[in-house]
Amino acid sequence: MKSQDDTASKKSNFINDLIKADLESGRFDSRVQTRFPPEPNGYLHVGHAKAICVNFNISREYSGVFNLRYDDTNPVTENTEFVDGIFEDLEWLLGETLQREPLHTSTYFDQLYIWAEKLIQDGKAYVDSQDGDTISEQRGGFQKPGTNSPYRERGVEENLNLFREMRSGKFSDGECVLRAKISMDHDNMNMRDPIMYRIRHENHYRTGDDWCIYPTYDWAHGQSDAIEKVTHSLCSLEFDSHRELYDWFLDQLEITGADRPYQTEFARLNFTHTVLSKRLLKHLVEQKVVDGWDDPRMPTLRGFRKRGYPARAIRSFCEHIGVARTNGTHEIELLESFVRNDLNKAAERKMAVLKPLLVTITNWPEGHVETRTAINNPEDDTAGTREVPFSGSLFIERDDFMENPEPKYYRLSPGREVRLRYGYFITCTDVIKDDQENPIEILCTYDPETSGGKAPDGRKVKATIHWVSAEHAIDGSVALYERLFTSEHPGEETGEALDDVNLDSKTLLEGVKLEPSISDLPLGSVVQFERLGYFHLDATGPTFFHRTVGLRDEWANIVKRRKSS
RNA sequence: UGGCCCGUAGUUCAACUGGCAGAACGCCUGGUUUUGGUCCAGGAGGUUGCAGGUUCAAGUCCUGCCGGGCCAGCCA
Repeated sequence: MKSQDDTASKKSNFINDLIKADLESGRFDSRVQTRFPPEPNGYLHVGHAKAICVNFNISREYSGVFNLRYDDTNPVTENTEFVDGIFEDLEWLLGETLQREPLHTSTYFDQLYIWAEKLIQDGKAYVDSQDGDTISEQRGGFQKPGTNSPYRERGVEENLNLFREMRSGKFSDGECVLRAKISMDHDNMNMRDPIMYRIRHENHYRTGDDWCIYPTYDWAHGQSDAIEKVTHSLCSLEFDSHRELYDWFLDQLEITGADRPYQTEFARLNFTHTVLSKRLLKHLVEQKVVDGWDDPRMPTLRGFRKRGYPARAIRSFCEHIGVARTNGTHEIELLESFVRNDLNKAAERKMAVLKPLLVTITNWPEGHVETRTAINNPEDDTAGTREVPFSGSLFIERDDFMENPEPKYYRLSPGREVRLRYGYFITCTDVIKDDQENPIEILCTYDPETSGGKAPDGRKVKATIHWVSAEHAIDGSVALYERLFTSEHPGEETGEALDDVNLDSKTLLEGVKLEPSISDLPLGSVVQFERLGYFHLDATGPTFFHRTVGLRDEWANIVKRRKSS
């Protein structure tokens, strides 16, 4: 999997091609500046991660500038909780502190207002005193041209006065708007006299009650880019049809040459078994399908963090997938493979038994305890070793014993010998069962010659299983997670994604048996429980782990294949 | 229905701008292994959406069709 790391950085893509061309032509005097412009009305998710990485990496690669800009033009939905959350998640993702202070579209409200007056003065904008429904009707349809507003031909002075009255608070919400005067029969609906300002008597989290009119996205965005000297304004594909308007505004303001940014769209990120729309994510939180925005099943950045995904793995993933204009859906397994790949090298190994089954070694000296040396990380020589207590009473994984073994199952079963990792070879001699015929205790003998797991006679054993000494084990809890949505493309059947919610996506395991060294683990650690997967120690409860992702599992594949054939 | 965008392995992307269609993930086989993990070697998988055209040569250029996406918020 080596190329998962190496190929990543310098992939060619159409945006890099554009930038190289701009550098060659000197279009921006050799400057490259990008930005990430989230609206602070929700938390960041993986889709945003791609946009962040694309913009950030470009600035890196061309020694340019990258800014975080809150696109805070709508006081109704935005608040500081999201502002702070976005900042925190962004720095976590990037793995570094932002070099520049975050910017805000609201900082430019004054300049935007001055420019709006200029447009009015130039006869390029007018105040429309109709209500929303009327304006909407007049916009026409896809093959039906719009009709002009009766207020479209108001004079400059009247427009100016009206606009100033709008600003001063004379009108109530919705009474009138400022519109760009372009064309009501344009093929591009966004060009049919788009709205520039609407009235909102609303407190803005930054500007307070300074304003009661707020600029729309279209009016604010390109101009904010220009004010900040952004060169490459990258956004997602659905803004394609807004580009014409973006350019139109810059034209009217005569922003040209090296000062004029241009918009380029690329495909946003989608995943199988996942929804990324703010509406749906919010629904999951509000209906308590999940335990908040940071639930480890959520595709939010804080959800991923809580689950134990390393930010570095998400970054590698984003670099790997590149940018294109093709809309598509990534397999969630690809992201998971990046997480495993990262954690395989970074995570220390521990032994933990999730579903304990008692093993008694009948020929073990009564009361005897040994200390075994275990390797912390076979992928990292510097990680060292640790001591693990071994005794005649152990827990093994319930799944590691099968009374009547299926073909190709080569873990423990009656009469069979396996290796206890770092311990001894043991052979199952007897099974003790409850009324329901469930094994509750396994009796084994051990071979004292196989200390450390090596047989001096060279005999081989098919399986090595993990274990925890019963009297030394510490108890903990583990949360196992499945996909939040059962279908690959949520809603593909019914059209409603929520119909495919997996209501059984979380399994809480109590009384999990952990090797003693886990009590020294700092909160926030992500470790590999050998043969099980990666787990994140979190403050959700005392000694509480979230399963980040399982290991690849050949046996599970065999079982699955057997079932489907 | 009008306009715009997009169709290359199962999936996501490459293919130096017209020159033998490649990679990653997934899948399969084998090797190594004290994790059924990792690692290593190999394999299957393609009529480049379809049909024409230009050319010695087309994934790449042209035309038409088909399929998917986006656009009719005082959201972004």
